[in-house]
Amino acid sequence: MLKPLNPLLHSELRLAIVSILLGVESADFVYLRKQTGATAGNLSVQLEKLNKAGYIDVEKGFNGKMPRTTCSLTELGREAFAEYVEALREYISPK
Amino acid sequence: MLKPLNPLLHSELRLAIVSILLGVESADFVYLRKQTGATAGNLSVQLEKLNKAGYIDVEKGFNGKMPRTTCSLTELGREAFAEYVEALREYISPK
DNA sequence: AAAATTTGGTTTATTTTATAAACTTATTTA
DNA sequence: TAAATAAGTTTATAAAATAAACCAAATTTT
Repeated sequence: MLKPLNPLLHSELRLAIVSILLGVESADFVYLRKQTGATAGNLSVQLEKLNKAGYIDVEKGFNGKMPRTTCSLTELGREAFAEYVEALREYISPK
Repeated sequence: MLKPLNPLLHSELRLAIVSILLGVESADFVYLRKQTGATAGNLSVQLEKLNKAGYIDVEKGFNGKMPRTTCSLTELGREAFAEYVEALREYISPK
């Protein structure tokens, strides 16, 4: 039987976020917004979900007086992603 | 930039259905239900969506006097799946 | 042979999710 | 100094997934 797909990762935007974070030390809100093309609202919501799940760290600081949100993948997030990909392969690899 | 993921295929159950159909000539409702573990209602709804999109053919006939729904992947469905997988690889392949 | 249960579904309702729209606070720019 | 832009958050809406309820026919149980 096919393995279930972690619903937190099986979402286009959240998957994109994690995928991007996988390749960098950290990325800020603006960068993620540009790379994903998401609206600010949607990005904000999805970052919060990933953060609540412990998949990413979110640091809210300031660049002068402008807010600056920096995100990075946690070890848990990295593991969850690896498992998700493994499960997904069962769906997409030719049998 | 990451390619968008076909929302019709980016759904756990619909992806499972297509994945299963990819490996067989055809499969009936009962078989799909067992393989996916989905409820009948959910399966019914998702099959209809895939059918409306032209991704699968659905034949409703009888096995003796019991209803029998047989599904098979169309060429369009096969192509859509291939494109979906290609897009997905950008998200899950290490850069 | 009724009554109850199972089979193979569909339809409708509910919950969850994703997305968009509106808003806030601060910063430039004209 | 008014208008536009930046960086977000919060709230509202639309869309999706899922579950619950239902139906008709067949099978099994009593």
